[in-house]
Amino acid sequence: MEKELDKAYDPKATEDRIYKMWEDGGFFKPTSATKPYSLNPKTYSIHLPPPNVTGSLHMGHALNATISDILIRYHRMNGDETVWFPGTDHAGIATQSVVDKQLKKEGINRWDLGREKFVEKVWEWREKYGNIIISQLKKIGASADWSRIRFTMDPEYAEWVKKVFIHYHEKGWIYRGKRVVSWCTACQTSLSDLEIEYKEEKTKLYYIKYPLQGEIATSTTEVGTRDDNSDVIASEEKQSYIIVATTRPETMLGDTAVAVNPKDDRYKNVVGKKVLLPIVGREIPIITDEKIDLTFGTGAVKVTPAHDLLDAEIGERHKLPFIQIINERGKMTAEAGKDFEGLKIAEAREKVVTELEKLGLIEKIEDYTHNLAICSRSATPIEPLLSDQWFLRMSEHPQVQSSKFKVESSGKSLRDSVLETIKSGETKIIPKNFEKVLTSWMENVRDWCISRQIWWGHQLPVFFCKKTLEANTKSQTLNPKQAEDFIVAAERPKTCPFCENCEMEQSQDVLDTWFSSALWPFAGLSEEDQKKFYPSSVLITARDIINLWVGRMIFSGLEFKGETPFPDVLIHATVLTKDGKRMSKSLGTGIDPIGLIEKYGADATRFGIIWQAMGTQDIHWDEAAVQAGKKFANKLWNIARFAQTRGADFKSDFPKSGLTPEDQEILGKLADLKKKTERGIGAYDFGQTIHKIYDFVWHELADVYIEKTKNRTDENVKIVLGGILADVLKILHPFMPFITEELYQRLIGGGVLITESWSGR
RNA sequence: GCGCCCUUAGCUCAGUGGUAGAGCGUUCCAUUCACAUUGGAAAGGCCGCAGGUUCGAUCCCUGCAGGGCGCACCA
Repeated sequence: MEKELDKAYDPKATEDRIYKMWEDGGFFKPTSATKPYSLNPKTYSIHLPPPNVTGSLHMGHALNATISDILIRYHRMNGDETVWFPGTDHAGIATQSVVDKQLKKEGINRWDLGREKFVEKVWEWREKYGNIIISQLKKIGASADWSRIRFTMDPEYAEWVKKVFIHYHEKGWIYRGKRVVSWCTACQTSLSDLEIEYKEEKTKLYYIKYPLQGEIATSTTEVGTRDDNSDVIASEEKQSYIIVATTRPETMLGDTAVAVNPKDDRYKNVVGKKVLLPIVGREIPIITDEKIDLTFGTGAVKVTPAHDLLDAEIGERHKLPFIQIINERGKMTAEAGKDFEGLKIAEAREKVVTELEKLGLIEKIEDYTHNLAICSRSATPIEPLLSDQWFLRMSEHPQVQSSKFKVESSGKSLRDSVLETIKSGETKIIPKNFEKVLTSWMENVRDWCISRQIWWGHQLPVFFCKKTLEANTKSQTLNPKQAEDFIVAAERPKTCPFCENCEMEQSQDVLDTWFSSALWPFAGLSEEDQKKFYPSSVLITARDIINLWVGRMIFSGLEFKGETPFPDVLIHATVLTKDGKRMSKSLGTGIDPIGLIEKYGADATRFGIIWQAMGTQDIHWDEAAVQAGKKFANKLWNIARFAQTRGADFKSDFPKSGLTPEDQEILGKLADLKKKTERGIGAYDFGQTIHKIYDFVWHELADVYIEKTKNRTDENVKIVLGGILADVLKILHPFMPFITEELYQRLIGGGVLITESWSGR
């Protein structure tokens, strides 16, 4: 402790040693043997947004972790019973595709392996690589309680997932249905709306003539002579046509209607008539639907209920047949016709166009740019597909049946429970303008498709009668009555309640990853922790998962714990490149926080991140801020070195008399800094706060006070200088924990800074 | 189409109803001093544009332009 400080601060010689000291000392746990807490401690807790097991630390994590760690350390020092719950997410599709890729390198695919072996491989992969990000979070100084680490597929966590599924099912909020869902042909699974991204694509818009059938076909004069419809209804010789525009001509093989807007005068005469679907030779009706946009294309739309989400809606409304012409792997089915069966979508498109051209039924082809829906994981175009899926009701008020799982239910729909907790202010989103992101999504929310046809994840706690399944497979179509031959249960039933002599088969589907992530604020926590630390104090996250995750945690918390999971949701900035571009590994625009830590130290990296984190503004990343952090660390170090050589007194109370004007001035400014820091942390204004601390330390303490008092040797200056420095270490500790702890150990000692009282002396 | 955010020094960003601020960069000066990872100083701004409110607007209001983002559409 009396050993003189080196000339410069060396983070490499300090950080790992200090971190180990904290961890070995058990200081990350909510209570510490070295620190008696007050009789009625407040609790303070944060749940780490569980990173994917595929992940490694990026700037977003670094920002999130730094903010969380500041709050955690600040509250811990203030004597609150504080805990930061860490963990990782199994991240269904993301992890599965990583392992898929690895297997591909070995020349095998997951179907070669079979489900059981494949899942084993994923577990192996997770054991090996799944905690990289955890060790990286430690590097940055995250003081999370690693003894409480969870994984979204831990056994206790899985129990919660099952309980929740069963509970919703018993309430009648989970249902199974054959629906058109967004399907990824590469991942071979359904996706939710939120897993879809859009990419601009240049394509063609094909105008196809569908021959009108019946009487109208001959009354060309009436239809054809009107100016306003001459370009949408064509007549040649004795045949009239209705013209539809499409970017996907191959789907015409599955058309079961043509739809126009009921207000569209151009088609008044043909509504209710039929057209003959070219190539296929099927007669399909011309119907009206409000959802059709009069201004797009010709105003007439081909309706393919089995392969388009809007068309499916129209199809259901008008009770049209659903003809599936594309299968799960993106190939044409037998229903598409002999000539097309087995073709890829692109091949089928080409062939359909060629055929139509031969028949003279292509009116024109235009260049067209639109947003193509792609899978956010594989970037494969989304194929809307008819398939059996499980849904969680979001907005309706179904009758509540008795639930074996005893919870006080609000009786509100999941959607309404979120809207109300936001509206009442029980759950605050900070900054407030992000509330609208959540509420406007919720207001229009559709039922959540929670089933995925992948292998890595929580299998649905659903068991089918094997005999029924076999019968269904044979008949190809699902008999709705037979579809009910399943039960929802936590364990496989001993006897099948339907046929009484089969071993029931568990559903092959797994749950959407977010179904389990939604339970993060309580699932997998011990009973005691749930009692003590639910709700947590604040959720800290990025805005891109407000709907994907935050909203779902809120309704899960309200439904299962009867209370919002967190009164505050802090939406932090997104870290962009200096030019405001998205940071991305593939574009080479990413910044590696671990690289920064190695180059400048963890404290400097934290400083640099927080220095730039002002309000809601996205961060245009500037490494200069980290360099400033390194210089600042060194400045602090040298202030300490100066204090040490001048025999500063770090422990005595500030003298009440005999203070010079400059003593009084600096002490006044210190008191002001404490107040502002408390206020700043309370208001989540971290950037502002670190700027103020920086200004005080560098420009008030070093440049002014130390320069002015250099020649003084009285006792007061030793006490004032030492006391100010001791306080600065405390004030700064949540932001720059390593250097402050090191200086505390070297100069003051008698404890650990991490649990020192922040404000008292 | 609907909604949200941004526009201030060369760059990245704070800020306030009444002489405009920081970090980095630039220029000049200093240097056996706790720190060259330093100290002192300087240059550099119609605070996006146009109206309005006001004694007074960079700040409040309206409109416009440019940039970013979210949602919807995308036949």
